[in-house]
Amino acid sequence: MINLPNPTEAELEILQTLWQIGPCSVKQVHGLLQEKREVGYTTILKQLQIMLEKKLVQRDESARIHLYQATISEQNTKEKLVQKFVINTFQGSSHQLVMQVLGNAAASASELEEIKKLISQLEDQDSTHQII
Amino acid sequence: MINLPNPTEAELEILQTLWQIGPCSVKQVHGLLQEKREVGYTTILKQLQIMLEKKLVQRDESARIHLYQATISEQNTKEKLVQKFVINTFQGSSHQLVMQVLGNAAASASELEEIKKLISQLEDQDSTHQII
DNA sequence: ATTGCACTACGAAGTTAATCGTAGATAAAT
DNA sequence: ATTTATCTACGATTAACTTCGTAGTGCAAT
Repeated sequence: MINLPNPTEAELEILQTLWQIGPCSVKQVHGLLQEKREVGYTTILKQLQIMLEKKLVQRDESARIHLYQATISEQNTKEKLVQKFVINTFQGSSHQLVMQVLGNAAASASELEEIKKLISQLEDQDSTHQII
Repeated sequence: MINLPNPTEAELEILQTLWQIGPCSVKQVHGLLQEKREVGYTTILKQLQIMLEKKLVQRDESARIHLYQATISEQNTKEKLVQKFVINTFQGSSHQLVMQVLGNAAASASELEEIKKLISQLEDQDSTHQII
């Protein structure tokens, strides 16, 4: 359980595609990102090499075309990113963040329903485990 | 309605104190931040000067001791930061972010209550304005 | 008036991120 | 076997952030 530093923006962008499609070549990653924005092939290659050093990804070198895959989980990574963001921007108050987001983004009715369900679940937990 | 670039981490830290206590001197800002972490006086001074250039703050130079205040609003700034964060981390799905946060942070009962109220309000709006 | 203090201005250094070009190596195609 | 295409490796560059030291300026206190 070693704690890796948070990925940067460019790294996160690459991780997202790795999470999405699993182990893949530089070419594949570049192909997908290229659809979103103009970016050089070697830029992605270099990033992946750096990420390898940082142990954000691992690679299979058995073939000439190396295959990369994420070593950190999507869930865990996002948790940490959210945590840091909440601290920086909302002084640690995740509740404030939620209020801000809900008030802002016009969530669809079904999304709101989903959130309500989750809240109910959480409330049930509270009444049993009673954290506070 | 000019669009300023998002503040950096260090800048945001300073903005938070400006939002909190209003127009104040370098010394005051430094004093507050110093309580949280070790930081040099001229570091804060320089930051404020840079932020002045970037128009993130304005200052009153009428007295020898300059008084700085934020030119951008807390609400608006945080909205933009959240927006960017959601795009980078959750591919634009603020709903995903909320689910993540709620599932993660053990929100207190009263906080959940507050969130539920907000959701009810939003649902009422939906049924009247009907955005979707 | 001189000294000392508090404040501002400015420059410079250290870091990290992000990007890409060039070169070298390996395989494929002719 | 040459040539061509495809990959990887590596270095270099650029820009942004963050930090702080030094110097200068003006006010205040003796």
